[in-house]
Amino acid sequence: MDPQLPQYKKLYEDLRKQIVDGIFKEGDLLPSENELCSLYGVTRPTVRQALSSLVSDGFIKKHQGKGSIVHKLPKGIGILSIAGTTSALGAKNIKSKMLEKPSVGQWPDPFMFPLNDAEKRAGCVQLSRIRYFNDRPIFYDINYLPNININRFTSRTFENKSLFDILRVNYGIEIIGGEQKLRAILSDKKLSDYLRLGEGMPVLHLERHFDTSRPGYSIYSSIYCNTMDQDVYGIF
Amino acid sequence: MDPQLPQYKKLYEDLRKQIVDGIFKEGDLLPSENELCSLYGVTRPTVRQALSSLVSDGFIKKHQGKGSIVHKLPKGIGILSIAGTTSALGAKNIKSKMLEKPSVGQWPDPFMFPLNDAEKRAGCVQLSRIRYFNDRPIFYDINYLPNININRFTSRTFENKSLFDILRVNYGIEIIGGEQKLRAILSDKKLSDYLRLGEGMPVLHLERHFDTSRPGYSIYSSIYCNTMDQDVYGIF
DNA sequence: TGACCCAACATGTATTTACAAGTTGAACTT
DNA sequence: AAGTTCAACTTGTAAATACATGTTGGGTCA
Repeated sequence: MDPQLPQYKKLYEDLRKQIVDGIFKEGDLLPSENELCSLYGVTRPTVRQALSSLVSDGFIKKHQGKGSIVHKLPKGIGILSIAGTTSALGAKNIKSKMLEKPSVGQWPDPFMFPLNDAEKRAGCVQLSRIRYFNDRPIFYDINYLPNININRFTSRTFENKSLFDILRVNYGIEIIGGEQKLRAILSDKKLSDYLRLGEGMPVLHLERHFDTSRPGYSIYSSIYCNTMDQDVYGIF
Repeated sequence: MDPQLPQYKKLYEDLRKQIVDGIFKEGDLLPSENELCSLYGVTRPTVRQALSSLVSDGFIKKHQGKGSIVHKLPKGIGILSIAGTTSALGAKNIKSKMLEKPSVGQWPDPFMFPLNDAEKRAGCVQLSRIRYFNDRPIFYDINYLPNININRFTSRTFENKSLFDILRVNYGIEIIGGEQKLRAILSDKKLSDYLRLGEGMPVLHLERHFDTSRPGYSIYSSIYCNTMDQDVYGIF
């Protein structure tokens, strides 16, 4: 990929891939930190930086005196962490359908998070879609992007593509963190229609605020999740 | 407290306290890493280790070239992170009531997480309680502790005390991480009674598995949360 | 006055070195 | 043979250093 990627990130991606691909299985011991140093030609702090990311993403656990043990891959939907929804279940089981053509408009008022003046002035692009796992609708989400330097965005197509991937590839915008609010709600008519649920069924509602690598540029999502068949999973 | 606490943890606790106490306010710039080095007589890697914990706990954000900016204190209930529920709202607004005397018994079957043989053999101590914020019931939780080397546990009293604090002070057990599953459910008769909700209202259900500093010793919680008035908050 | 440049300072990445502390298993002692 | 000790290996903590990269504001030059 990018040859300018920091070494610890390359090591992180490499080890993560080997875990996801099953080369390292649940319960396996990773090579020791010193072995990884030799294998990848880096020093121990660099290795530890990569391993600590794997820990916080839930891929391994470290035990002093023993080593780094591969954690079981999460069974549920890992939406609570930054990695997004595709990491756990595998992108191949996911399909998404846009509900309407993305369009520029005003922010809803009131909005779920406070907006600064620049964001308010610019207005926002709004994208709503339904995401399916194994052909069952699990997510209905509405995404709000400030209309700042994202020309030709509305004309792009998002079917079965990751919004974050498009932002990263086409605009160099990376998600670096965020905050979220959770609550349980009852499905109304629209929700029960979109998620193929009865009315008055329990739905998990997430409101998320993403920070990006572009200073001052934030992305917002309101996500409704059917948790009847599939839990939402996270580590801490 | 403990004079053997690692330096980076002392610095973390010190800065965290200053943020919670309002000495550093939202939007303030923390002293730069080099200034903190001088102030606390440690080196930059140590300072950075402390700051990175503050970042992952959502207290600050770092900006290359600018500094570390104090984040707003979360408004909702910060149960998604390890810090627990008391950090955001302040312990003074929280009361808890035990529902029955803790007692030793068998694990429920099926159980929300897989148990190993030692845990199954030992049986478990079960504690259920309701937690109130501003005299309104928000949480109903059931906690399961393996009955291994926790003598005289059932006779202690937990009213208005943190379970984790008791474990730490009396048994030297610290929570070091864990995993959780989330879903939205409808309140049944018991839940609506405990949480003062109507039946068929939406409730957030968390199932949590805590790892502790005692090897092989895990704690489990099933938490039902009324999110009608108060969101659950998290960062990522 | 306005645009540009750049020095000063912030955090990010990386190396090297050292010692502390937990775990394991083999060798030794009884 | 069983229990103990200890050496070797693991991760944890910490220091000192160097350079890269992003931000800011003041000074310079047109």
